[in-house]
Amino acid sequence: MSKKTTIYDLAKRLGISPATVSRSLNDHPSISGKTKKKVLEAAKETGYRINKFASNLSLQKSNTIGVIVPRLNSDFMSTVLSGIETIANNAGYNLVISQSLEQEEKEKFNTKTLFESGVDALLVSLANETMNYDHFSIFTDRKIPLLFFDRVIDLPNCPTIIIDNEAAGYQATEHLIQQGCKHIIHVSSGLNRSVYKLRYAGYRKALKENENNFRERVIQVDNFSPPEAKKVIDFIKTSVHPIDGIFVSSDSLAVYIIKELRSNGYQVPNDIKVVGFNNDPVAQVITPELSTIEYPGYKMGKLAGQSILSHLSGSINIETADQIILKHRLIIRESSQK
Amino acid sequence: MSKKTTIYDLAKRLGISPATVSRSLNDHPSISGKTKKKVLEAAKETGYRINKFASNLSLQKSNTIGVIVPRLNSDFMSTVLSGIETIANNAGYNLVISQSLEQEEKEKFNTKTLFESGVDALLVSLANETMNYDHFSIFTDRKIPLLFFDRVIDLPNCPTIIIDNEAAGYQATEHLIQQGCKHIIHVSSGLNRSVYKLRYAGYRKALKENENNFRERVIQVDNFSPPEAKKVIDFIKTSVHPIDGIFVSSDSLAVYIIKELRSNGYQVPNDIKVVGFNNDPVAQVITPELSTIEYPGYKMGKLAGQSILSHLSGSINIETADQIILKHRLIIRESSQK
DNA sequence: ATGAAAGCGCTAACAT
DNA sequence: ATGTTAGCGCTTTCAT
Repeated sequence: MSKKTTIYDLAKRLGISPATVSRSLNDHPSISGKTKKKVLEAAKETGYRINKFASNLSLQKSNTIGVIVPRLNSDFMSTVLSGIETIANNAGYNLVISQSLEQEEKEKFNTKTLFESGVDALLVSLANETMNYDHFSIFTDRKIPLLFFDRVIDLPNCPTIIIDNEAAGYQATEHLIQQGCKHIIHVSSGLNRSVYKLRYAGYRKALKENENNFRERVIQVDNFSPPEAKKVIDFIKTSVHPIDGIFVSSDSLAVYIIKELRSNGYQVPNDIKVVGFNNDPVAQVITPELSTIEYPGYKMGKLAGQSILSHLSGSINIETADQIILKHRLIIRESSQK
Repeated sequence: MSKKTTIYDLAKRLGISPATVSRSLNDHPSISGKTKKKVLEAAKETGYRINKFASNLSLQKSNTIGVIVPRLNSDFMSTVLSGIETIANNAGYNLVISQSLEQEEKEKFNTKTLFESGVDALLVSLANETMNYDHFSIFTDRKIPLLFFDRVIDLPNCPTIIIDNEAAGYQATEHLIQQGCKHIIHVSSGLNRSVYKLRYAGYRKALKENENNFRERVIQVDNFSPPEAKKVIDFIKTSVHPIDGIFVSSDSLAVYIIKELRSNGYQVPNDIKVVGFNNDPVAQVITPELSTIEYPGYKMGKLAGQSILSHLSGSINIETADQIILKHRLIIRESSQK
C-alpha cells in the first residue's frame, strides 16, 4: 500500500512496455481501447500515481504558475488571487504564491526561487520598494511568460493588467470639487509605483483644471494601517487652510481616517468629504458609507489567469505585448455628498 | 544567454566531474575550498541555475508545501496564509495554494493534485461541505505530514491547530446574557464543521446554565455574504419572542446584519446586542464598534507553518499527533454593551 | 578530495 | 498499435 508503483511495475504486471503504459495513461490516440482499459484498471488496483517530478523533468514544464504579490492579506489582493486560482485550477495548473512584503529584496529572492522551481509563467504585482527590474530578466531572457497586474511596470513583451488610475484619480477629485471642496488633500503610499503615481497625477490634473486657490497637497503614508491615519489627522489639524476634502488611495486607510476624523470632532461629510479607492466590502458597512472607486479585483485575477494561460497554450502571439485596461467606476456614497 | 547550462556544462568547462560540481554547488564538506570557488564562479559566469525538476526527481522531495483553504478572499484566511507563507518562505519552502470553495469535490481534486505534484506536506482547512475524509489517505498512508487548521478533523497522526471554539461561543453568549439579553439567537454556517458546531454548543451551554425561558435558536446561513443578512432580519421581524441578542459566527456577516438592523429601525446595541467572531479589522471601524472573539489568524498561520516544518525536519516525532489550541479572547466593544 | 556510473520515473522519437 | 531506447539533469554510492 505504501510502496509506490511506477509505469514499469504496471508494464511488467500486464506484460506490455512502459511506453504503452505511459501512452495509455495520457490517453494517447494510437493506443487501443482495450489496452487503455487494462492499464487504467491496473493503475487503479495498484494505486498508481504519476510521479510529476519525472514527468516535469521529461517535459520541462510543471503545470505550475508562480505569483508574487506585495501581501496576501489585503481584501483586494486576496480577491485577485481568488480569481487567478479559480482560472488556474480549472485549467489544471497549480499556483505557487509568495509575498514580497513590499521589499525589493524579497521580490528578487522569490523571483529567483520561482524560476528555479520551474514555474511555467509568473504573475507579479510589484512591491512598493522595487526600483530595479533586472531580476525579471531570467524570465524575459528565456521567454517564460511574465505578466504584471495592478502594480505594473512596462517591460518588453510583458502584458499588463491595470485600470486607468489617472482617470480614476481625476474623477475622484473632480467629484470632490463638484461637491464644493476647496482644499482637497491626497493620501497615498509608495508614490514610485505607477498605480499611485497616476492617481496622484489625476488628482493634480483635476485641481489644475478647476483653477482657483486650491493647493495641491499629498500626504505620503508608509502603509495603509491604522496608525498612519493619525498622521493624516495631525496634518489636517495643523493645516493653515481648512481641509474639506480627502482623496485616499485605499479604502482600508480611508476608513481609518474617517474614524479618526469623527473621534476628533470632524463631521463626515459635512466638514470633510472623503473618497477612497478599491470598493472593499468595508466601504459599504461603515458610517457614513464610503464613496470610492470600484476596482474589479476578481475580474482582474481571472483575466490575469486567462491571459497567461493563453500565452502558455500559444494561442496568443507571445511577442505581442498587450495591455488590458479594466473599467473602473466612481461610486458615490454618503462620505462625499454635499 | 538563453541556452540553459547544466552541471555537465560546468564540469566540462572546468575539467572536473559532474559529481564534483554537484557537491560544490551543495556545499558538500568533502570538496576543497578552491574547487568550490571555481565552480561557484563558473556557475555565476554562465548563469547556471539548478533544475529543480531533476533535483526533485533524484531527491524525491520538492521543498514545497501544499495548502487547501475554503477560500482565499476572507480576511481571516488570507491572514492565516500570510503567516504560513512567511514561515515557509524563510525556510526555503514554496507554497502551493488552492481553494476548495467549500466543495468536497474540489477539495478531493486539489488533494489529489497536490499529492501528485509532490508536495512535502499538506495544510488543510476543510470545506464546509466535506463529510468524508478518505481522500486524505493518500497522504496519511504514505506518512506525508498532513495538518489541519481552523476547520479541522481528527485524523490519526495529523496535528490540528484550533482555538477552543466551544469556550469562545460560551463566552460570547454568556456576555450577552450578562448584558441583559433574554432572547439570543445564534447565526452560523456549515454546522457540520466542528468550528461552527462547537461555537453552537458553547452558545447552548451558556443558555442552559442561565436557566430561564430562553429559547435556543440557530439560524443557518449559506455563507457570510450580505444577502444572508436579510434572512436573519426576516427571522427577527417575524419572531414571536422579541430578539434582543445575536451571536454571529463571523464578523463579516455580523457587520452586514448590524447594517440591516439599523436600516430596519433597530438600535444596536439598545434594542439588539451583537457579538461577532474573528476580530476582523472591520469590527473596529463600523458604528457601533463590534464586540467579537479575537481569533489570532496570523499566529495560527505561523504555528501551522512551524509545526509542519518541524515535522519535515524530523525534529518532532511524526507519530505524536499534537493538537495546538490557541488563546482566544472576548473583546467587548459598543455593539453589545448595555 | 574527486570520479564513474547507476538510478530517480516519465516521455517521445524512432523503430516495427 | 506497440516496443526500444535515449534522454531529462541531478544526487549519491561506491570506488580510487
